[in-house]
Amino acid sequence: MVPRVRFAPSPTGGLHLGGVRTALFNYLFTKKQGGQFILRVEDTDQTRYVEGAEDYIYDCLDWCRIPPDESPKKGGPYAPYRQSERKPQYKAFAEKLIQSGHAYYAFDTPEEIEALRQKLREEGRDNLQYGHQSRMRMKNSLTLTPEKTKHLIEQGVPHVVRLKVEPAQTVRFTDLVKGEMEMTTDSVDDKVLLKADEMPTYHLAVVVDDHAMKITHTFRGEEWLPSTPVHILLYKYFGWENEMPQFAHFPLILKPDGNGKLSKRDGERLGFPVFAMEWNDPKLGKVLGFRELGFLPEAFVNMLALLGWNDGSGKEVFSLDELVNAFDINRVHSHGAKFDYEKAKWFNHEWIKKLTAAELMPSVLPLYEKEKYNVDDRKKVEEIISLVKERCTLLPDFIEQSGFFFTRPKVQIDLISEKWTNEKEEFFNSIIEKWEQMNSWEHDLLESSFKDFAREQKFKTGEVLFPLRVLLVGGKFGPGVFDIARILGKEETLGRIHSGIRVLNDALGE
RNA sequence: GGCGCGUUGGUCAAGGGGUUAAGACGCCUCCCUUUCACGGAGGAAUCACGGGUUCGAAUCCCGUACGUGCUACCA
Repeated sequence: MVPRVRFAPSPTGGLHLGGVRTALFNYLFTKKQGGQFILRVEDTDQTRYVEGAEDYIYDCLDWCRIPPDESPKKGGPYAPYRQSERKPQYKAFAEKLIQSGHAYYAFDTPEEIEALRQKLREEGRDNLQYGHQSRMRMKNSLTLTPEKTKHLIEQGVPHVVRLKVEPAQTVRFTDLVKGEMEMTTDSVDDKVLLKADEMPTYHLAVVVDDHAMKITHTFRGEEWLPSTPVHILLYKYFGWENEMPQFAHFPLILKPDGNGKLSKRDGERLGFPVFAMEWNDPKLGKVLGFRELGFLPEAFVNMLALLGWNDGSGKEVFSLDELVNAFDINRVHSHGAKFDYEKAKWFNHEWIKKLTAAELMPSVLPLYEKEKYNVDDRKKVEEIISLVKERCTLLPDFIEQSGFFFTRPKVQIDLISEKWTNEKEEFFNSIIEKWEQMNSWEHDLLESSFKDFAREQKFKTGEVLFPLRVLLVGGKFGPGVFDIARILGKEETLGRIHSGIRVLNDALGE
């Protein structure tokens, strides 16, 4: 059977780490078996709908290279893919449940429910729920006469539909991640299925949709584990028991500093991104994402996949294809993991090293352009990228590590001024002359001429090589000095040495 | 409070009755490179605790502690 899985976020904001990982695990699972990856937008809470959130989801999946096969935008054979568009059906299904005696109308106002809780608290009950213990004391179609119920509905009195959960039933299922599960219905309340606005709650909607869309595997975060019995009951009451999907609940991604699952606000507090991409939140304001901070999608996806899963071999760097191939849902952990930003950066570093300069070009070029560097000579840009990439962890590091190739840097003369001597100045003046006369300009020649001359002048190589670096680069960093000189070209190299000496003399002259 | 899930180094983790308890990140020392980085060699865990079961337990069972999730007309 070819799997059909769905990623079902609600459009309430930017996608954060946990959401993207759920999407990724779904994708990896289904693609390994040649199945479909479906995006379903769960927009049943009209009060929480956020403009732009749906587009953000598409962009995010695209950036991660895990686009859905079916989605609200793309369509597909099981439309609609937006729950709000299925609204009439939910009501029909809710009514079906009422007819079969598995659900009922409830007219209680929020205030009345609060009063119930208060009463239960006073009675010392530990279960403060609207459920089998308390429903017969409330205002619903179980306690009201059919006539009265009908009347209230016709009058347009606001009401909801609640699932009538029978107590003392054992619900068993196999969770692909957690293993064999067994729970009783004693502690589950009479969940609202249909809200007063006739929109379904999550519980009704997932079941109806997963069934309608022929979803074979329902994967979601661990926070849904306790309500899975409700969903199973629903499948049973609808008579869909034999078409029930398999469940798996993924472990939570936890805050690095200890308590609770990672939330959208933690990024700012702890200094790392939680969103995949920039998100302009109505409440939080503009928040940068992994993408804007200079993460490659390859690294982001790789890092996410290893948060709660590994293939057991110790291998950590995986391409998307490799992940698809290696992924095994049985190896997904059943416990949460604290997010480690340092490790996330390590993955990015690994990917920058792993990709070729040509592959990196599309990511780096825009950064150079933003700095107004002259990037006309693409061959040269590629060379620069390949020369500095191993010292770049995040994409913006390329500016810091290679900016001196494009603009003449301000030389940190204090690095060399202390040991600067007349002999050294003479040495560099002679080097300028020597190199001036060379008719070819390549690495080995530059190196040998420099080192030979240093030896001639009784310098240890380092005594003059280090100053040369600082003169060309501006500071003590960067790739091999002669590679730098080579790429800089004769004119610029000699110019930098020349002006460097002058600056040095000016500084020491006083 | 009730119910569920979990617990191997600071973090991510392998390992599922007999191992010197892998590996990675981060940290520290050294080597290489007369820069930084890369690369290389090292350093740091009695597997939450207490009881069992067993010749033998990180591995199985029970309890405790701790963590975490759910307990909304939010998902």
